[in-house]
Amino acid sequence: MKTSPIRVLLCEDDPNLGKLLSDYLNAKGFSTTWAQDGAEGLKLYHRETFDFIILDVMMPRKDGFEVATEIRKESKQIPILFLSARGMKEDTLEGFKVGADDYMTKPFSMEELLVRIKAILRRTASLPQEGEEVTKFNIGKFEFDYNIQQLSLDGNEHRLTTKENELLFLLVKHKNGLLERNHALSAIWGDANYFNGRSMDVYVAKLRKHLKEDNRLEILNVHGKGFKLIAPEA
Amino acid sequence: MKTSPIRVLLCEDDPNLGKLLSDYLNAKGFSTTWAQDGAEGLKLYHRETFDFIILDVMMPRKDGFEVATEIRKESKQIPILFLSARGMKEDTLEGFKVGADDYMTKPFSMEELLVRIKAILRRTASLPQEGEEVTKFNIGKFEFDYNIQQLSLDGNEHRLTTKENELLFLLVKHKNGLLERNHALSAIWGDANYFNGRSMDVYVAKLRKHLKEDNRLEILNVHGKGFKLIAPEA
DNA sequence: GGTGAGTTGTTAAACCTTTTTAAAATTGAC
DNA sequence: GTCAATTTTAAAAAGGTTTAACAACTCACC
Repeated sequence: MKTSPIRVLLCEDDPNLGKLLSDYLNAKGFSTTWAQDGAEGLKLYHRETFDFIILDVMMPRKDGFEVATEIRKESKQIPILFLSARGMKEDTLEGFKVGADDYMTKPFSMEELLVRIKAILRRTASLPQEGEEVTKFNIGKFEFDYNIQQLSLDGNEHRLTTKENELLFLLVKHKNGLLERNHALSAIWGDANYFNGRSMDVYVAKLRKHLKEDNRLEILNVHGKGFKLIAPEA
Repeated sequence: MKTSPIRVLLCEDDPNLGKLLSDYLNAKGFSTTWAQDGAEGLKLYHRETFDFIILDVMMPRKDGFEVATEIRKESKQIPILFLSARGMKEDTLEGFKVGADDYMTKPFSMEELLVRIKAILRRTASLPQEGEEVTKFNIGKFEFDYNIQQLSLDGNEHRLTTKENELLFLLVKHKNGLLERNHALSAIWGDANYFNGRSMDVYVAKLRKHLKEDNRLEILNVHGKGFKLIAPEA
């Protein structure tokens, strides 16, 4: 769960709209980086860490679909929202095909953009939710309560540290599926550098120790990609 | 990861559209329950278990926003998508305010509805992600579980590495038929260059070693074309 | 049938990633 | 400020993937 501002990469070649959107998002508490074409956007994506990507479809040098395709080769998890030109509604299906989370057709209101971004971030656990959310999970024989950072086995309660808790939460959210290294690193550590990676590995080891009471549970490594929590379906 | 069909609750008072949508979704592999007004929808929500909610905004007895508000009191997690009448775009913000995941304005194409549902389900991990289908196979005496990267023989479990797993998965998918070199290379390595080809050959050798416990099994080379996993039909 | 270019099989080493343990640094409660 | 808990850094060992080297094979051509 992030407390620091959400880092948005905005790729938009229209200078007016780009300025307008990035100012608006920054005013709403995001930290927006604005790229003026697809190639620049992709370069920024590789150089920095982001939590959300907004892509205009029509852009010089590389269009939004190409950029999304490249990004999706590296991360299936980072949210992508497309903005497309007026009357280009036909491209919607193409947008979702290359892995979009949402697709908006101009003209749109900035308020709508904002609520759509928030709706997606709510799903990816990058935004704190309002109200009491269901944060209890069954993991094999364990019960995991994210809110109170607790892992219980047969009424036997065990406190998790913050990092253990966050990491287990992400693993559980991706149960039996891949949790990408970089996704976890940017969600928990905020930055996917070498040392944070080592740190995360230490926490994976800690969690493995905690979970080994139930031998159906396993945190598998997917070489060069991330981790996979193997757990029987509830 | 679900194996059973996704259970959709569709609340739509227009009988034509309701029938059309529920037939379409069922044809696409969902299990759709259709409620003709908001109150009925809410009743069904409480009586049964669903994986996805589609709500028309304007409905008799209880409108979509009211239904969503009620549902969100109980679950912040179940995905909700709104359908709203033509020209009612202003209500979009209201929809997201009551906790929507998406909001579509009529007229919309059914294909777009489908891809939007899938985009949301991908995020909630209720849909198999690309590359992680739910899959267990019998290969001769072996049981191969792609999800957990495991090859078992008489209860004897053996973990496969990611690359072994991916390659065996492709071979099994083409059991007794040709798996083309270039297809496998681009699917697993992303690029069909010389070195990746050599790498794949190494993994073919590894898999041959793993599988040789059952001498009916064989990975044949088809010169210049690819490989063929020979296995008795289950 | 023989030759040679290209393809495949196999093993081992090199290279890079991950695992684990332990020590150092930092944080937070009192 | 002190102490205990947590997190990060470090480093060695283990594991996974690719590269390299060479042997064996296949196929087209003679």
